[in-house]
Amino acid sequence: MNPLTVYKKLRKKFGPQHWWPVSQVSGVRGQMFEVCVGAILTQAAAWTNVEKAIVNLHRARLMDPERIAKASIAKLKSAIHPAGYFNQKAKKLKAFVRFLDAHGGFEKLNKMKVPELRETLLAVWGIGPETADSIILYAFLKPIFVIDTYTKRLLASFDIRFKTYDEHRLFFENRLPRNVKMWNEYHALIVAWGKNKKADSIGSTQTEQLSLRRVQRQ
DNA sequence: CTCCAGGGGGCCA
DNA sequence: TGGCCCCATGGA
Repeated sequence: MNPLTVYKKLRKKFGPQHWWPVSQVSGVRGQMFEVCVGAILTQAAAWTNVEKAIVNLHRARLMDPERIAKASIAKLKSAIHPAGYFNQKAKKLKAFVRFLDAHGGFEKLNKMKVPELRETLLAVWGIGPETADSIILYAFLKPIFVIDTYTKRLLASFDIRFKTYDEHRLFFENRLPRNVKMWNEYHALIVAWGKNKKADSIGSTQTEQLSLRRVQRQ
């Protein structure tokens, strides 16, 4: 299994994915923040629901670290309600803006190298490996390969299985050119592949193999 | 009706 | 560490 070859085939089949969609409202820092908010809200949630929550946050003037820090937990919950798990996610957003303030904001965090930034993010309550890596890749535009359940299924379709998140991540990072734009697009394409495969109607590893070969042929 | 999304924390052996 | 359970909405 050559990750670069699979990438090219996925790109040919599914085309540009346009991740990460952000509202063009408030400059680079605002966009970075919105990506972080989206990364937290999309945990085990459909992106269509996350979009509604993001619209609500803008309308409530809450798409801003200081506004979220000052907002009541009730107001925050009602804004993000459509994204689900709103009790947990309201706390997570509060924890994240507290973290941002404690670390001097995006400018200061941006000076960190990827390993330090990753450790720092993982220390925040509510941020696990995938959310941390999504923030590093899509908000900070630094090179890290995001792993999700679809990525594991993709590897599994080649009978490649690892125990830990980082083993999956390093499998790709060690076999691909260190290219942020490509890693950005690759993760989005894998999600597109996963959704397409599900639309085909699925389940077993065999079906997943057939589904991927179908992609490779085209 | 069931299933499950662009996960993560807590608990317990 | 590894396995479970919990969190919750909304589209298919």
